[in-house]
Amino acid sequence: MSRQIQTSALKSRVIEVALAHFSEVGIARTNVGDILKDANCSVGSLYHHFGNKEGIAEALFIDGVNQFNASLLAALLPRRTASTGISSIVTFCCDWVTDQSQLAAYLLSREIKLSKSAKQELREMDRALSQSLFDWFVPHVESGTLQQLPTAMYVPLICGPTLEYSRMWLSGRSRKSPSDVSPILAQAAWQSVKKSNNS
Amino acid sequence: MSRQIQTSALKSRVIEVALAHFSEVGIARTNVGDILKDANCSVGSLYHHFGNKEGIAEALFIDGVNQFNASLLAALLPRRTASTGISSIVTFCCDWVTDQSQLAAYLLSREIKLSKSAKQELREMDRALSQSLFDWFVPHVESGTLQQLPTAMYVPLICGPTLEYSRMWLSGRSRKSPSDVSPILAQAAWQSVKKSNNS
DNA sequence: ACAAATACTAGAATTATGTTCTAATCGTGT
DNA sequence: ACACGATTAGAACATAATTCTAGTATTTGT
Repeated sequence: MSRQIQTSALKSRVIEVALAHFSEVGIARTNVGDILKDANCSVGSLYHHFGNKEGIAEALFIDGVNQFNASLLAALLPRRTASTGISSIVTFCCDWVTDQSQLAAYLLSREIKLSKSAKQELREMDRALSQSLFDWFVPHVESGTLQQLPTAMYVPLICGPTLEYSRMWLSGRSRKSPSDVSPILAQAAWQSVKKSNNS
Repeated sequence: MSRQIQTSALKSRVIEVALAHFSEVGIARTNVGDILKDANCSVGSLYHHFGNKEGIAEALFIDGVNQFNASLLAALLPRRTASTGISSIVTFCCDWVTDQSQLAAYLLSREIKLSKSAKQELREMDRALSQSLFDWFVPHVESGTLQQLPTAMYVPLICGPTLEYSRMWLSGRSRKSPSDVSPILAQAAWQSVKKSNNS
């Protein structure tokens, strides 16, 4: 087996194992020894690839965000109307959280203080995503279907309720999964960004 | 000085110092030695009062949530109409986050995996708050001013965008403070829960 | 094909730091 | 005044993260 794929297999094994441990007891209480054992990894390898425990947490975080962003765009970009687009964003978020609840809980709980470099990387990913979203939105704003708002407001308005509800569900404070209530959330998102005539 | 107030002074000193350190480098990277030093506290006292490092983090968290909840209710309960009430919730959240940004960042980043007992306590506080909110909402739903929705949906719909925007601002991803954009957020919140006739 | 450089693995040794433990001290109620 | 419980103190300890040195495989350049 080539070194490259052997190595990347090790890295994903570590990340996968780490997610399980982090989810169960939190980052602070999982010890790297357990990760080492469960991922069949030596101390040297782990520190070579990840630097330290936080490095594992960061890699997992960045990985997760990448996955999410890519899938989100794949769900949104094909939509041609404003209302189906908004709806697809909300529905996608709900389904993703419901489906990948462990990873979602990890990402949403941000149990981490990211390093300079990780922040940098995430900033860049965020910028790229924002740009793609922006490009999708512009025509609908120009055609008068969506309200004209400060750029930074669209994501919170559309996704805020969904993410907040997801947090509630993930922490056991509500019964129905996000997928179960996605129609309500999609409708609310639409109401808050569509162009309307009355107050 | 009586023991009681001497002790509670020590506890708040520790909590205050802890917030500063946690905010600067995160919980994982602050060492209790530094807190001890800055709060003029002995190892014995600290472990007597807080149990362990997580105990400090939890006390700070619970303290913050208590403060927030109490002030929120104080802002909401006097309002007599649905629209001013919704608006006061959003505006209050925005102002609180803008004003107490360090504490807000700590609460919103949930850099913690809470212990059983802390979860229990927060659950109870959450239940109490939800009940008060519910009591305020009921008349407005019954009078047909607000939409009839599953109980668990109101908070995410109203506060979700605000909290999400706050996270963005706190992590440096947007310029304008929540207070600066609170009118937009209040308007959107109103749109998403008010009873409307058209689609 | 060989050598040199590089990337990676290994695990023993070290260090850092969170936590425990024993003893002393201080209020408070009797 | 006495005794009891709550609190403080900090030295000693234990755990677990990380470093370090050495060794092994893989790729690259000649």
